[in-house]
Amino acid sequence: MPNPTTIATAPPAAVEAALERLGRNIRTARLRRLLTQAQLAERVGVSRFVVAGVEQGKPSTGIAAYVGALWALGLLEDLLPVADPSEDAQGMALERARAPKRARRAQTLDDDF
Amino acid sequence: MPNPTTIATAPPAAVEAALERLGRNIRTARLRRLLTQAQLAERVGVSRFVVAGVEQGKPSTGIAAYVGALWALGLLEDLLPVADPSEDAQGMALERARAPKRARRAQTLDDDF
DNA sequence: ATCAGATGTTAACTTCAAGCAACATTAAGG
DNA sequence: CCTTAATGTTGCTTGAAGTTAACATCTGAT
Repeated sequence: MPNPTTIATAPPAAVEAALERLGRNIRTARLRRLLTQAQLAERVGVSRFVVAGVEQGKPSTGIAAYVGALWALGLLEDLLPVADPSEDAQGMALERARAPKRARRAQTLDDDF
Repeated sequence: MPNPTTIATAPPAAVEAALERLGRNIRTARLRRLLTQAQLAERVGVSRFVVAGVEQGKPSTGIAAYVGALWALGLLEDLLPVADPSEDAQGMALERARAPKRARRAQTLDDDF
């Protein structure tokens, strides 16, 4: 991240908190499964330092490491409801209360319910 | 990522699919809110290319960009249940059926329910 | 059909993340 | 205790992520 003015260096408090929580959750799940950081790292395909970073909620770590960890722990399905369009009450409300406006509705029509 | 043997370059199919889905969901949420990639990028504090990457589910993009996007869209709470220890049935079962073994139970006892 | 704006694409450049290795620290078990 | 293993820490190196900019393409509206 070239420009030091980035979200990864100083995220909003809410984002930071969410990442820390996610990291702790992943750590707990790993410990329950009696895996070491190194073992989990091997399954994920990264070094143990990356797993350590994930468990600390390091913001600049690639999302693949996080999702990979969830996958290796059998928790990938937890990701499905995240930002799920059919659960986005706020977004659906906006959509209803509007005549089709701008912003390229587009190409891959991806309202997959 | 120095060593080209990484999860970010060629993730397992399941991981890749999960990321693509997450990206599409974020895109849908953005469009419903009538935001352009550039506008969302500004809120998140990254360039529009990073947002584009997020919407494509690019594995190597930092997790902060993903979580930052969720935050900017008011969808951060969707992240709370992910890997939540109190929902990890598999992990809890393992925990129950075991005498305390190895793997450093540890320091910050983080069974926060 | 035309126009303006949004998004995709490419390229060059800069900076940091991830790999690796060695050592320190902590904790679990006997 | 004392040993062994897991995790934290540090420094170095290198490759990739992110930035900017210019251009191409597609979209929606007039």
